[in-house]
Amino acid sequence: MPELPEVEVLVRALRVSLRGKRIRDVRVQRPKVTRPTGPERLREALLGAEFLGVTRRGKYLKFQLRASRDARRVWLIGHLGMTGRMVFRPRGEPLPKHTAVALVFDDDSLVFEDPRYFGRLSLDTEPLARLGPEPLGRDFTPGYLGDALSRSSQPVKVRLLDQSVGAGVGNIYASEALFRARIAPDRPARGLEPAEVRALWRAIRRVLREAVAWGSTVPLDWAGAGARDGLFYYGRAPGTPDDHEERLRVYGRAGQACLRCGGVIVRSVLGGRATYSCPDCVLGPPQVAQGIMVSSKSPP
DNA sequence: CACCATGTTCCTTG
DNA sequence: CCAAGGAACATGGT
Repeated sequence: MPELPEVEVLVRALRVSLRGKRIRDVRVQRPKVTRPTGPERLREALLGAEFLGVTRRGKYLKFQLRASRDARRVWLIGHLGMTGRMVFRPRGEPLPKHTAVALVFDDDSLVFEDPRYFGRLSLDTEPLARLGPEPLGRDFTPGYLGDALSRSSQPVKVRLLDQSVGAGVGNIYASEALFRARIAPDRPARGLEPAEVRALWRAIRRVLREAVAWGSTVPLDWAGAGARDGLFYYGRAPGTPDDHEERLRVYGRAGQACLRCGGVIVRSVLGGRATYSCPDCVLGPPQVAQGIMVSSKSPP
């Protein structure tokens, strides 16, 4: 489920559902996802603790709790990896197949399930320190973005996946933002013109904000047990009651017609990750020919 | 069987 | 020391 918008939507739901709940049991089915804390320390810190709030930082979930013994504040840090989900299940029901950790309350449990077990649930806050600014926050300015892109010859799309540039931008929305900004994903990051940086800045914020807004309109379904939770974008399950139209403009649409110019969306690989773009409606790398700036393509 | 998948970290190479 | 590239992690879907 996991990029900034999906985590944000989840956090908004959990914030309401978890407030005031007290942890009665901690069932760790996959010890590795609690690294580096470990199951014993995690259990010891969480037993009896009460949820105070839930926030997001990049793709990380931050659960604030109050310990039962000394009333000290505890940060529980979650990350969904590639395939993580968090759903409520009635207490006493069998846990889903790929449950990593279950936090058991009086009446139900919060189940962190993750088939690939790339996710994390731990007390380790250290990864948060390496994150760049929130793309939807005040510190993420065009000037900042230009600076963050200016010291690398890597493809701009690869740079966008670096969480120290903008925390929470992932593989899907990196392609989406570049498409919106009409910038070719393989352009060297340091080669963008200031106007392009600004267009990219706007596009990043726009695609993320739109995704959060759309996701938030989808009713969350915590039924579990084969039912879908209604979250989110591509990979809609057949039969899922979702009346929203396809919201991704390029991601996963290789070979299909570009929604903007009718050209063909192409898939490439940058930094080892699938990348989608429309070569026909990209404004195209400025080229210097005999001292005269020319554009390789004209906009449709 | 082959290939692909929303992410992060670690190791190697230059 | 740093930047960049690739493997590893583990499982499921097509």
